[in-house]
Amino acid sequence: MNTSAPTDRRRLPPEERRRQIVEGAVAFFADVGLDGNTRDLAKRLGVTQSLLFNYFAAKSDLLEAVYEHVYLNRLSDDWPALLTDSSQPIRARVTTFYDAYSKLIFEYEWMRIFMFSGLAGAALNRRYLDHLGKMVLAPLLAEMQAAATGPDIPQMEDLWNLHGGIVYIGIRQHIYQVPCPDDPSEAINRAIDRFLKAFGLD
Amino acid sequence: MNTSAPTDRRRLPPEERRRQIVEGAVAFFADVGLDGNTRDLAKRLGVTQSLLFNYFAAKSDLLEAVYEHVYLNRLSDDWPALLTDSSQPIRARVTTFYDAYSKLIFEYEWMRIFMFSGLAGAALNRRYLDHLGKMVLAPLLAEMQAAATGPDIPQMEDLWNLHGGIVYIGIRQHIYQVPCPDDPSEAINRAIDRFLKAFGLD
DNA sequence: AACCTTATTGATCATACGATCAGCAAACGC
DNA sequence: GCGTTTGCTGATCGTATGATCAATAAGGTT
Repeated sequence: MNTSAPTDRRRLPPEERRRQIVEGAVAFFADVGLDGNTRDLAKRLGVTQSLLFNYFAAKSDLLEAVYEHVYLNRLSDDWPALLTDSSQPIRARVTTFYDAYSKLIFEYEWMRIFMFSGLAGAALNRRYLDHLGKMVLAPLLAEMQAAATGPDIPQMEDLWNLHGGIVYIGIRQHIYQVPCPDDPSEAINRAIDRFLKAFGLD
Repeated sequence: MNTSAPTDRRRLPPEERRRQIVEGAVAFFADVGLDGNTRDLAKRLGVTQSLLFNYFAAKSDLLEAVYEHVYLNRLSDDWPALLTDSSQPIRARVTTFYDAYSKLIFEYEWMRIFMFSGLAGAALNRRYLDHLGKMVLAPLLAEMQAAATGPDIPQMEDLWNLHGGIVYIGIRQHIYQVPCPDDPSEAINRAIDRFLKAFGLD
């Protein structure tokens, strides 16, 4: 039987406490939304509400840290290279990418905080999607257009459609919380196959 | 020059006032989210905050009315019949459906309130998607499976993928507010074509 | 024009929430 | 064991918000 207090021991080193608060805040705000209140968050962390303001001057600063923690390293710099690596067939590149990408974003906290901040009008989301379009979808589009053999040539909007159909799995799972496949990779691969087939890229 | 007060005239018939409040509330909550406060809403309507509580006992009742106003008649009962109407080729049925459906849902207020209530965990969203799956996608799937000529047969998850890719256009437009095609019907039709082609349904 | 009904208002209450700060006590050095 | 540092708490402030209610005045009836 575990008799010790399970989570917190008082008087942590500032760095560690700060990390604990940010991680707890990510989980908390992902659950209840970005205007969840600081008292409930403190209760969940097992600390007093005033402690939060010892580490963050204002709630908005805490939210900044939450954004940073969630957005950081979500877009790998390796992906443009992966997607234009002509030593691999296009199908392998796309499936490899979406296999990795979906593992990164099909995550409760990311999905929900991204959606909450999007609804709040955060510029971060627009920058993220702009970056995704330029760094991932645009190179992929160029590869596909060069390799297309069918009468029809893929357009940028077609790639957004492929992307959206995949992302929508995560939305169903974490936003609407309706029944979803446990492992989405089969559905993703089938979607990619249909896409490539339509442009003679298989 | 218009000198009269632009929006409201005092002492409206209750029915009319109620309608005005609900419609204003739909627009307001779509903008700022479901925990927008009643004072701002009242200001926007040009009435006092206390008036709102004359028509709705609590804010939650007003939100109920907002849900009802937004969700009502969003799913037409005609669609199952349209999608199984064997006098039309499948392609025509699907494009007709998504043409009509996208016009209904690619709307600022619907998109955002659906997303806000989904994030809030509202059962309404799950019921809506369940209903959509059973009344629209399931019949469509049966039609497609019966007509499929290719080696591969469409699965339910494939249809959710088609659906999600289309819906994602509206999410980009109204949630993330990134640049989108003015008229999404071309992108939608191309997505449908790719889908049908993959299963030899074209 | 006087009257009556009731839609609407302004003042107000209780609570919730972000933020502040003086004081306590846990860890560490001596 | 004692003192110093500082991570942490409890009490508190000002404001925001949902909700209430007596008082007011708009609009129809006579």
